[in-house]
Formats: sequence, structure tokens, C-alpha cells
Amino acid sequence: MDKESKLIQVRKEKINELKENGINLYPNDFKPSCSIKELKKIIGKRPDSLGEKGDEFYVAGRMMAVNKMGKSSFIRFKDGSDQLQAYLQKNRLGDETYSLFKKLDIGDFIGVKGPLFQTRTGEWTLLAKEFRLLSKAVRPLPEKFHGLKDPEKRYRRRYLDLIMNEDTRQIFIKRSKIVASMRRFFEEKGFMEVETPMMQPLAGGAEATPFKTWHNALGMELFLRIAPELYLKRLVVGGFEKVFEINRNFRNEGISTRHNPEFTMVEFYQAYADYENLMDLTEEMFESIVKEISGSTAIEYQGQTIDFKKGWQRIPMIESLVKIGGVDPAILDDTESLLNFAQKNNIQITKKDRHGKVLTKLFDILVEPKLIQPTFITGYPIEVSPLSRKSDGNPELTDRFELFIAGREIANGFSEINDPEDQHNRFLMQAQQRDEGNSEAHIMDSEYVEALEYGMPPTAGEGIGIDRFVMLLTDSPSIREVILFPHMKKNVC
RNA sequence: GGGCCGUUAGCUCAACUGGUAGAGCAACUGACUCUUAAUCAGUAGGUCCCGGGUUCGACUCCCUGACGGCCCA
Repeated sequence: MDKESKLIQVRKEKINELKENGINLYPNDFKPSCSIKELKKIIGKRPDSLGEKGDEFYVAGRMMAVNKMGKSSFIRFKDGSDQLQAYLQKNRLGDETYSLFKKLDIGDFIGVKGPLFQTRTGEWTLLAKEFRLLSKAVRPLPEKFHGLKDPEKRYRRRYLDLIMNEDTRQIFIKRSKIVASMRRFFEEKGFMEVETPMMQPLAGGAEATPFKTWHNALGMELFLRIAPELYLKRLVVGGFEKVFEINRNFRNEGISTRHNPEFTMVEFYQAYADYENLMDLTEEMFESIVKEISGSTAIEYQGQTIDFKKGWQRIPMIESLVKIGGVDPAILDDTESLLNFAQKNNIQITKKDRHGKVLTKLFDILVEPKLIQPTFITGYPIEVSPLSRKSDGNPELTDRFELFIAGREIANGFSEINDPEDQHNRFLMQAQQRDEGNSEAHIMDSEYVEALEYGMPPTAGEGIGIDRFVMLLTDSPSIREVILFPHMKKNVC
């Protein structure tokens, strides 16, 4: 607790005064008859029933502004739905209640009962016949006009951000609607929602550094999951043919405008589908969600228009390197030339990197930032795709795609390996990469291979980064704007 | 990890070349029974992020550190 400011001391003195007068600062017996939003609906529908002698309502909320004019006052207060003005008169409320009101502060929760009338300017206003304190605020709110701007304070004290900044509220309301819409989409398509372990003995399903933890009773190390993939596919083995999970993944890496150590993904698997079916499904899902949330298939993101209407470009990665990345097709097959090319273009590449990895790194730098409209890149090299099914036509590539929008990766999907021997060998390949110094290479998971040995139907699966998708639909430049409590260093001040 | 920028009253921000730290809102006292960022009169409020250095003198210049933002890796 920081040193108490004078403002808080003054409030505490007033609080003591209220207590001495027998006022309950935290009662819990005031029941609003409707929310402010509902009240405004009534105003829109049947204004004839309103007026000083009309219907009366119980409304509650937080006082956000007060205009005291001697023996009468206007207050503006808001609940979770909307805001409203109330008019308080000394002769109507009585001396006792009115002087109680005068001791209250902006930020306090209050309850008002009365009819609605229109002020001179036509604003519908609650005429207070009863007025009560519902909850006392000890600390002052930020300033009413400029609000709370300091990003550090907005993130650390998100509740203040939500009270003061309507835009912030709207982002998280939208986020909730997006997730609900996605859930509905999957359910309508016959997918079943499941929950798989967040704590795993082996952190598999992606290439990333995990967080470690310890289970006391079992005396064993556990990892926070970096992906749910290997568990979801066990469920497909078990006969759940269409499953999805919306939940957090944890990756022990840096923080940036696009990365938070914990982030939300939807991952889903469908038996008897291939990666092309999933591209179709993704287009359909994005188009329908964007339409539902934004009212149109096109959105504005950071000054550029992005159209989610179905029929997105699908470009093989190699082709994209030539056409978009400007790489000479003559050097594509030669690792040495690619390394030289990378060096000339200041792209950091380790000598140990295999051919497919070099291609992928070049892609990340040369192509990814240029993919503004929704674009599927297909045919990822086998070295960087340890869980993706080998392409029938080319054993160097996999039946895999990634989706890019606004220059960033949004989704990753592929036809799954269901040949246990192939999967085993892929893990061995990864183990070798690990030996060569790639600490993020996938770990051998024999139990998963064993599950495949019982037989998994042909399957395709995909993961979509929800935070990044929400960023697009809320025009947010940073992932912190769409995560309620983004990760920060310990507060020392 | 590197570069740039920031941190001053509860909040939003000023403070010139190094010379007693300011405003608006919020708060407090008073006036005011239709205000709309109400108005009017007055009052109070500061570890200038922490620590060190230079200087007669540091919010200001230098160094270390903390936290945050943006960009890069």
C-alpha cells in the first residue's frame, strides 16, 4: 500500500462522519427494478407512461459526475449497461438524505428511486424520490474528461481502465462475442467442446519453451502446455471425431505487441477431413464471425481494409518466396545459395539450419509481412512440421497451411500424421535437431505414438490464435489491448 | 538481448539556457433548485521514479538502476 494521499485521508474522515450518523456504507438490500439500458428501452417504447407522475423505477450505479447547485443537484451515474442522469432536490428528498448525498463522492455506488422526466434540453432524467448509498469508494477515480491514459496504469489496474474508458469496455465485450460466435459455429458444425490437460508431463504439440512446475504429491515435474494438440488427437483415436478446445497455451518466451506468455487458442480436429477441407472451413468460419461481429465482411485494421469474404488466396510457400519474396527460383533447391542470399539480406540464419528451415526463415522475413489480405500459405517443409502428414506428391513437403492476415500468422493447420511409424521417425528427426542445438525441437512422445498404434482415422486439425483474431476485429495495435490482464513485471512503485 | 522515448499533485499535462515546481479536472470552504467537461469566490495539495555524481545551486546536465511504451532481433 502506498503512502496515503490527502485525498484518501479526506475521504476517510467523511466516511467516519457517515458511520457516526449510522449510515451503512455497504448495504446489500437495494434491488434495481431494471438496468439503465432497459430503462432507456422503455423510454424509447412508451414515453407516454413516463413523466413526474408516471411509472417509478429503482436504478443503481456508480456516480461518475456531480453538478451541485445549492439545494438541487444533477448526478450522472452508470451501471454495466449504460449511463443515466438523476435530479436530486433537497425539498423532495428531505434534509437528512440530501446532506448524506452531499457527503458522497464520485465513484460511490448509489441507488435511486423515482419517475422519469425530461429536462429543458429534453434529456430523460430520473427524478429522485429516494436516494441511498450502496457502496462507498475510498479512492478517487481518474479525471472525468481525460480519463486514464497511462498504459502501465491501464494494464495494471484494468478495472480503472474499464470504468473510465468506454473503448476498452467495448473491446472486451466484442472479444466475448467473438468467442461465443466461434463456439456456436463449431457446435453447429457438429464439433464437441472438450478440455484437455493444461499441465502435461511432456510439453508437446508445438515448438516452444515451456514453463515448468512441480507436483508435490506425485513428486514429478510438469509443464504448462504449449499446445493441446497431442491430447486432442488422442481423443480422435478414442472415437470423438470432431472436437475443439478453446483455452490458454503458455510459452516461455518474450513479450511484445504480438506475444503474451499465455494466450488463447482454439484448436480443433476433424476425422476424415484433410487440410484443404480445413481451409474451406476456416474461410467459412471467419467470414461468418466477422459478418456477425462487424456487420460486414470487410474491416479496417490500422488503416488498411481487410476483406474476409470467402475465396482467399492459397499459395504454396515456395511459390510465395519467388512471387512475393523476390527470391530467384534458381537458388531455391540449393541450401548454400540460400544461405548466401540470406546473409546478403541480413537475415539471421544458423549454418546448421536445414534446407526447409532456411526456406521458412526467408519466408518469415520476406513474405509474411506482405500478406495483408487473408492468405493461406501451403506446403510447409517437413523439417519444420513434425506432426504434419507428408505430401503424397513430394516427401519434402507436408499437407500443411498457415493463415496470414495483416502480415501476421493467425492460424496453422494440417492433415495429421496417423502412421505411427512415420510419427516415430519424425520425432527422431526432431531429437536430432535438438542434439544440434535447437532447444525448441519437438520432444519424443512415445505414449502418443503408442496411441497412434491403436489406429487414428485420417484426420486434419488446426489452431487459431484468438487474441490475434480479436486484435484484427477491434483494430488493436497491441495484444495487450485485447487481454484483460496482460503480463507485466512485478510492480515496485 | 539491442536502440529510441517516457516516468512531475488523485488524473491529464506544462515548466525556455541549470536559478523558489505550474495549469485544468478532482478535492476542501462558501454561494447557487434544469446542470451537460455547470458557473462564481476562496483554500489546500509535490520523495519532480530510486540511488549516485557535476555544480554556489539540479525537475533540468552526467552515470547506475527500476518500471513502462514503441521499434528491431
